[in-house]
Amino acid sequence: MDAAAPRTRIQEKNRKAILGAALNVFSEAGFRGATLDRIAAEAGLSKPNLLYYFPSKEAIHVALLTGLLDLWLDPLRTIEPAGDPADEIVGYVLRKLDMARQFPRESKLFANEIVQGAPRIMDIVEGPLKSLVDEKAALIRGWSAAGRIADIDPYHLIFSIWATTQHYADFDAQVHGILGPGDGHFTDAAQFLDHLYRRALAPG
Amino acid sequence: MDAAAPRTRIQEKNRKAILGAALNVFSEAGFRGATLDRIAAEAGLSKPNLLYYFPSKEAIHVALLTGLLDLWLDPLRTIEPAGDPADEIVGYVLRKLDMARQFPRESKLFANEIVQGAPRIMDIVEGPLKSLVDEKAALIRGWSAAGRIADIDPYHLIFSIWATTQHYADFDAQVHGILGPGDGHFTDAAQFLDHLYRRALAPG
Amino acid sequence: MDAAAPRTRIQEKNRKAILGAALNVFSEAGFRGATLDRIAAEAGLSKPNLLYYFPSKEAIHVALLTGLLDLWLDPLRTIEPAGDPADEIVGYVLRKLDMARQFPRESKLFANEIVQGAPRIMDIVEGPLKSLVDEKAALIRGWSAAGRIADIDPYHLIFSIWATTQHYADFDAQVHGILGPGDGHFTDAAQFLDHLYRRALAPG
Amino acid sequence: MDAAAPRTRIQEKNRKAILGAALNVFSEAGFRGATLDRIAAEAGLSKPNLLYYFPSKEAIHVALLTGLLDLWLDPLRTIEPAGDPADEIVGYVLRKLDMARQFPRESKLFANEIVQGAPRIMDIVEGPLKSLVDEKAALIRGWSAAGRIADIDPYHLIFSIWATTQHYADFDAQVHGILGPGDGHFTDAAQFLDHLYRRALAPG
DNA sequence: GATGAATGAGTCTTCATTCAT
DNA sequence: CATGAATGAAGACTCATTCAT
Repeated sequence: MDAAAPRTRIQEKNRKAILGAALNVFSEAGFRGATLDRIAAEAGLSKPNLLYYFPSKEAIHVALLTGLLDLWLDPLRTIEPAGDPADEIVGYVLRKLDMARQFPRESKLFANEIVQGAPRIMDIVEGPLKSLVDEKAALIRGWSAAGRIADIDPYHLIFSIWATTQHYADFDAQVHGILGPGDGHFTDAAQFLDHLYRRALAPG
Repeated sequence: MDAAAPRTRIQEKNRKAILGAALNVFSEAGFRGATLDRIAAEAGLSKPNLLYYFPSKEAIHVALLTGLLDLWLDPLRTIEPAGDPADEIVGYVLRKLDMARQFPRESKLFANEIVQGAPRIMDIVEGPLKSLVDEKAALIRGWSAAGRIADIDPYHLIFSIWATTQHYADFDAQVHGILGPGDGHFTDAAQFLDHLYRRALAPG
Repeated sequence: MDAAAPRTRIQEKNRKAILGAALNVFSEAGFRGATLDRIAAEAGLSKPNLLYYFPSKEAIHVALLTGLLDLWLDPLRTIEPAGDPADEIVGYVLRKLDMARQFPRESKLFANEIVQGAPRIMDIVEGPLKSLVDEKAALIRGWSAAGRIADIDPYHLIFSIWATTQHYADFDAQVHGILGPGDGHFTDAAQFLDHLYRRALAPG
Repeated sequence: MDAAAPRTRIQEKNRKAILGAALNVFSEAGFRGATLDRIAAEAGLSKPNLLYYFPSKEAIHVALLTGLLDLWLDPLRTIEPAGDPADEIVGYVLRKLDMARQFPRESKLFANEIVQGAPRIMDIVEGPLKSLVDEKAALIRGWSAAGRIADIDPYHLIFSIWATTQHYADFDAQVHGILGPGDGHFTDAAQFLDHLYRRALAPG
């Protein structure tokens, strides 16, 4: 049902093992720093067997990114015109923050790719991502115009939400270097961001 | 003996040429993606000559990061106990945003390093950076306690400032993919962030 | 047990499909350049199934060469002691030229093999082929001795016939590069070769 | 003075060693069958050092082919309008035959390339080679028209000369398989070809 | 100071062949 | 008969680093 439908059990199992291992390795080392050797080892396969399932290193990377795209965009999609504007937006912030806690590898995968110019997903950025952002920006702008939230730039609002939430996944090395280990700080972060955006959005 | 003690003019000139070239290459391609060949070519030196000035690729990278540290931390240092709290903090935000515009390569250099776990500068993060942040966090907490700004977590405030400002440098590929080319959006970003933090900091 | 003893219909059909595909691939890419993947794909079989019918890549190649040997040597066999010497030989030339037009892949297959030192068919060259050539050379020498054709070296005559006719198949890339596409030049070639050999053979 | 002028002694020496080794290997095994390992070993260099002098396997092959082009076309160039037509052409035949004896590897190198469709030198075939052949064909056609030689197709004459002479280099495995070892047969071949072309060219 | 030359250790990828079913 | 899965060996090419001058 996906791009290239895997048929047998073993294929599905191995494809998942590969993508799981690749997520570990790519998110940690970036595309260039990742090696098929490491991915194969983590997936419990031989390197040629890896290339039996995916034609190239790049194909694995692309399959990973496109496969995670929905997961990545879903929180934004859930902003509903029908809800209370501030609640909708703050809800989005908190869902996004929760994703940074639950899926830090996925976040880093995208971060790595985008920091280096998004060479392999620029078409996604300029296509589906831009469309979705445009749509939600229009919605938010409508709320602003209707006086239901403050008059703010919806694009930079969205950028700031991405930045502030993914920060805890992408730059966790720095966060932990300053705050110490563990992820108790996610609670404080949630409280802080709630405050930050509630205030920013309050009308008037 | 580190960045100190360059002897001749030509040595100093070449070290600067190398670090300049390395900034280009490392910020664009990351540590693994960068090659000494490219750095040497951009610096106008031969590869062995490069390694006459720096013992290894990693040494260049570390020299670059440590050499840029002051530039990187200066904006935070300028937060003064004597000033108006909100003005001090918002001023910091805008200075940081301005740095993202003027020094995007430097920002990406740190982003690349930290995304991948900061393997080469963890001691800086846990040392000088943490100290500075702790100091400023104490100052901000003091302002909160005195009722001069809202009661917020100073660490997450600082993280959010880093995130929202550096976002425009580190993830510029995405920003441009959505907003189009040019850097006119920095003006809008400044206005948005001014709003965001003024409101967040207002006492009460 | 070699080419003999195919049992079922389907076996025979698959063997033919494999040899047909192998002819395409080997003649175009040479032994080293050919891959079992390509042969299997062109034959409409899976790779392991291919190796069910032939034990190895080399076995396919050898089966192909030996299977085509008769086709390849038939024109020479048709030189008859009873006929008119010049007509017999020129007839051979034209039949050989016609084969170059009709069976260029077969010609290239042998050409590829022989250019690289005939590692897999040297026994055929030194055995059946040499015997046949010796026989026909003796015949031609007899004609020379009897004054029925000019006094020429029969071996080099045969070599020259092979060379001039197979040239249009083996080096067609060059022929087409100089004369342009199409195969209208076979008519001119026939006329030229008729002239060349008629004159060479004329007694006196 | 050639394509990429080598500067130092050692460069010139190593480039020559590489091209010499490559000539051996490529002419014997073809492009696909040749390995950098073998070329490096025969040149007395390490494989990476080989790639210090030439950027890729293909670059070595192309350098070889283009470097030998002049040697390859020179015999044809020496056909002079001023000379006796039959002498000029038969002289060309014998020079070409002599080259097949002296430079069999060079001949096989081109043969291998052209048999597989001339993928790397088609532009040479359709450019300089075609031009030269067109020029000489016009000259020969003029001699025919003037009645100084027989009325024959000059293009197919040239093809036949290439075919009959290069045959002794390109297909030497077969020639030796039939005639036995040694290269005494070149004398007989010369005599045969002299007869063949003298007769073919005689006017009337 | 500077560079041409050289290399060991990877790194991705191909491919004939084998295994298991 | 047939195929999905797996792999060992090789092959082209890269790159940080070292050597010699």
